[in-house]
Amino acid sequence: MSSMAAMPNTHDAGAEVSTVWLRVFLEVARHGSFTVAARTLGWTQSAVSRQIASLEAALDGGPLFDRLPRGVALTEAGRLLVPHAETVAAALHDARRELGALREAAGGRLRFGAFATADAALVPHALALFRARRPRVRVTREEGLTPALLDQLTAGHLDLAVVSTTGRAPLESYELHHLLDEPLYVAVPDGHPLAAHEGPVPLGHFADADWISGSARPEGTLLDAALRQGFRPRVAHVVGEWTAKQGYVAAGLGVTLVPALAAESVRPDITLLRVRDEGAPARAVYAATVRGRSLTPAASAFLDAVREATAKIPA
Amino acid sequence: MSSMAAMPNTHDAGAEVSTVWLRVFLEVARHGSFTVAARTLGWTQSAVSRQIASLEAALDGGPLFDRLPRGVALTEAGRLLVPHAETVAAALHDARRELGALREAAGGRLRFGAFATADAALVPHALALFRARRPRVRVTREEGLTPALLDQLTAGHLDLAVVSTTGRAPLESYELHHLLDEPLYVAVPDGHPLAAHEGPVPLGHFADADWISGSARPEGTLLDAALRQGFRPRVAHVVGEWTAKQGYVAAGLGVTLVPALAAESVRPDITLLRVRDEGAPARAVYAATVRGRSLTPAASAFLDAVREATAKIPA
DNA sequence: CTGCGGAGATGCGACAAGCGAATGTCTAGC
DNA sequence: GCTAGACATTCGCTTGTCGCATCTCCGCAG
Repeated sequence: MSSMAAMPNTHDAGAEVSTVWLRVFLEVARHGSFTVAARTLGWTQSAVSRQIASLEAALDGGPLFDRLPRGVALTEAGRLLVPHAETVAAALHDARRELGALREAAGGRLRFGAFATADAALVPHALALFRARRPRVRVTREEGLTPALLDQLTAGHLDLAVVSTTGRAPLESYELHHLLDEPLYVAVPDGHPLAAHEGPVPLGHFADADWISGSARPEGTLLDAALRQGFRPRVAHVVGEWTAKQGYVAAGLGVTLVPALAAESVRPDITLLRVRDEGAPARAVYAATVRGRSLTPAASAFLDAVREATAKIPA
Repeated sequence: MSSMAAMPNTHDAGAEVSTVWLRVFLEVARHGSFTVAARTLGWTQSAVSRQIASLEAALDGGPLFDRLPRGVALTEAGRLLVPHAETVAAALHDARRELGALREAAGGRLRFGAFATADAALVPHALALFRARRPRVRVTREEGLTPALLDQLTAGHLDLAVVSTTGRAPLESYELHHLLDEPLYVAVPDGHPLAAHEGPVPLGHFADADWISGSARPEGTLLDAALRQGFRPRVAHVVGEWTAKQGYVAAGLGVTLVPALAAESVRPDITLLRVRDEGAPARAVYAATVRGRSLTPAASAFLDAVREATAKIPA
């Protein structure tokens, strides 16, 4: 019993107002009766009585209703409160509605991107899983190289991107969910001198080969691995399309690098030689999202699907 | 264990939203931190954390904030909610402000009316009591006959009216707080034949007298009492002002009725003769308010003052 | 004038919400 | 790796609010 008297909250003018009280207030004002309002709201009359009493005490503006023998009637203060209570109710209703619409739009939508070879097996499997679980989600897919996909992520045009890294430091502003480290293969035509090579072959063996690549410069592509092995590959033909690349290789015009994800889908007259990992790992594949930005439910579900699909793919 | 399973409120999308949660939400949004917002609001961090969690659960629109290592940041849903939360806060603030203003205006104001002779002693006494207790209340006074005062009450221009009834049935729509039943006196000049009459004199003794009255017709005035005694008084002079009336009487031009409330303030050369109550009571004085309309605090205090003043007046 | 019925107020017991304090988890920075 | 900062979680307790039953007040009908 010390001096901490804490001032009992008798007649506290700053008391908080419950939205429940306001809803009840409006209902009572509409019907002019506590009892009817109580029935409408599914409560008892005593509850409504105390709700209004609480509201009157909290607002400290005197009675809001005159208690009459046949019901109640708004006082001047009550009439003054009505429009504000309606404003509050409308604001809450609008907020709920708009949040629902947002949830519908964001939760019912998945925008993801992936680099080309991920589309060979990983993405289709993941997408099949995802569609089975979230059939109503509208999915949009974008194809592109890793840097472009990350830009799209930052710009908010994508929810998630399946990206690869050739060993460079991943950017700090992304959340990278590691999926797998994929080994590389060199695709050579049947009959190539090294076609019968046993076990992983060092990439340096192809330092003098003609290369088929999607880009004239190796930087930023799979051929970056060649640079790390100490030689600059000679790009004999720039071919973007994977099927076309295979054609060039099969015709003996050169060799090309094939990531593991695409290894399953090579034509039979081509031999894949596993590249020996020397030093840096071949290539890591991630599902990237923006760090600190919450995932939509759809993106979260797709991330799960991608992980499960990854587990099904032979590493 | 019947079918009334009542669906436990897990994940109830229709849950109510507390205004406290919204206030906390805005504070967190402003500062970008639960901890800072908690300090600002005088709560603990854990409280704020649960407030936001409750709000997110109630709105069911996903997280409102992304939890980052250095604080929090609004999500899309959170950004969407901000203006609505501000609308609610503003509406509540406005309501409080306007109610305060109303309270200030209504609580600091007293509008009352009284009939003329009540101003002789009753109203001044009551007003003195009231002003001593509520010195800051602005008082406006209106003078008028009972019917006019009642009309002003109904129209909302008066908070309270001191009215009299000559025996007619009081209207149902007013709350009549009985103050006193006042006897009537007949004012006669010194030397009048009946001036020395012992005890109450029947009004019929003045059936042939010349009357001084405020109105040519007796209906609705004090002279209504004469009608109830079975004679129609001859109004010789129509004089409204009380002082002037006394002059007329002193000059021997006629007699006039004086209600008890004005009995104290007659000039010395006039004699008052108590009228004998025969049948209906002379006149009742009430403080009238509108039935079913709540009294302002000032009106309530003034009503008390009038009652106390009544007790001090000799009946 | 005396019950009767309808309307709001209130006491009571029970349950749920919400608080503070202490503790756990995660991340960044040294 | 350790410390510091920030949010989440658990625990015990206070406070608020419900339903139920009851009370009071008022108008109405017999």
